[in-house]
Amino acid sequence: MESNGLIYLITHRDNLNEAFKRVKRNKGAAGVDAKDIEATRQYLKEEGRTIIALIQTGKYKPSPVKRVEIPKGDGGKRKLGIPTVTDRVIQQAVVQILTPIFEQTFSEYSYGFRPNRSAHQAIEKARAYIDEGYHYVVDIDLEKFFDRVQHDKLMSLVANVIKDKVTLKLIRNFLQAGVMENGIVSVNREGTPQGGPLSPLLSNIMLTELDRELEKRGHKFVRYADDCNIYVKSLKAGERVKQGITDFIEKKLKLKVNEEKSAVGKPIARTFLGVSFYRNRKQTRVYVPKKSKAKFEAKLKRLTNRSWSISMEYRIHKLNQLVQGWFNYFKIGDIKKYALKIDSHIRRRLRACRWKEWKKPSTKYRELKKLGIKPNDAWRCANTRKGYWRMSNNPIIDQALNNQYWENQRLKSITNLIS
DNA sequence: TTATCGTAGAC
RNA sequence: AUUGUCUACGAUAA
Repeated sequence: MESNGLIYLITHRDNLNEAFKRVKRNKGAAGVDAKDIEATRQYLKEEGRTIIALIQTGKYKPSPVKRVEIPKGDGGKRKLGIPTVTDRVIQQAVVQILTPIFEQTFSEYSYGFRPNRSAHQAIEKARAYIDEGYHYVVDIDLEKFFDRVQHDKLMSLVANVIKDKVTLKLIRNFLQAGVMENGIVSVNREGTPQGGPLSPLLSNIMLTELDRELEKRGHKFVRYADDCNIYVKSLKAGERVKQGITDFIEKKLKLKVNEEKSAVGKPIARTFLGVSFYRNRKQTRVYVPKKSKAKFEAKLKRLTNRSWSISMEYRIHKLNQLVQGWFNYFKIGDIKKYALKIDSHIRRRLRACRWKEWKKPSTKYRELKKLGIKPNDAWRCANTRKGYWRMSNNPIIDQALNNQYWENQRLKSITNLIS
């Protein structure tokens, strides 16, 4: 491909449309220009051609990102950098073109932020390593990885693969867009914004360097984003590997290892992607640690809480989804027994709810009719005991509830608009 | 094939 | 109250 072809692929109509659709689907908030997705659609209709021309000549300057802090699970805060909707679309367009190119250069042991790869596969790989006799794990965690990426180092890695100067310039401009905090724009010499569609790809480009080094040294490892686990046969080997890799990361990649979160130990003592491992006589198995279970049970409580002001049917619908989603994620683990326990637990709670709300079929009948269910169906449903708390719903009712839900959402957005 | 919803992991 | 991105999976509707 000739060296200037790439930017035209990126700014191609179809690619940009595809990118816009993706950004819209995520329903994200506005950036510093306060333009939401609808407003941006208008804006792009009018200014699109100019912007494309600016991009193609390497003169496009992205807006700074909006600083938002969200609480993390462990009490800390996560600093997000939210680009303008326009910039998210452009970044998305870049990602769509660059991903297939860089995919070919990535390591087979890297699982985070990549198409057709999931946390499950990473967990399964780790489990296999332990099964093979690597009974110790070196867990390496990078400190504020996204905030510390060195621009020059990163750009040189990108330039190894991408030869198009204009595209390189565009990426660099995104890295240097700056941050808007309390109305003041500050420049950033390092880091890539958490919240930009481009950031995950850049993180993988950066850390592929680490993958290559680990492969070169012949280590058994799995990497998910900045969470890197190396499996070894003894504690002593683990300590040695940890030291060696820490040196490599800090000297060659110019990144910092988080000493507090990194450690060498038995897999059972550590959690990886929300699960832990233990060995029985024959094999290594995956289990769900208490912390994840507690999180799930908290959600369960919230949904079965009597003070929730939503209809019973809808509540069941939600519960069904919760259980299904959760079970699905942890089906790789040894949680069958736990799932069964949960199931009976839910049924018990739902039965308790039922008596409070719909003791009489006639009440339920009225309720169902209000949802727009045909009298015949409503009557049948109101009179079947099972229908009250069954985990999978009657499709007719499901549909009606769905409609009601959307009607509620619509009303809510209107009232938000007025007040 | 395209939308809507949900769960989980990561930053 | 405010709240971004990536990925995988599941359910539903045309």
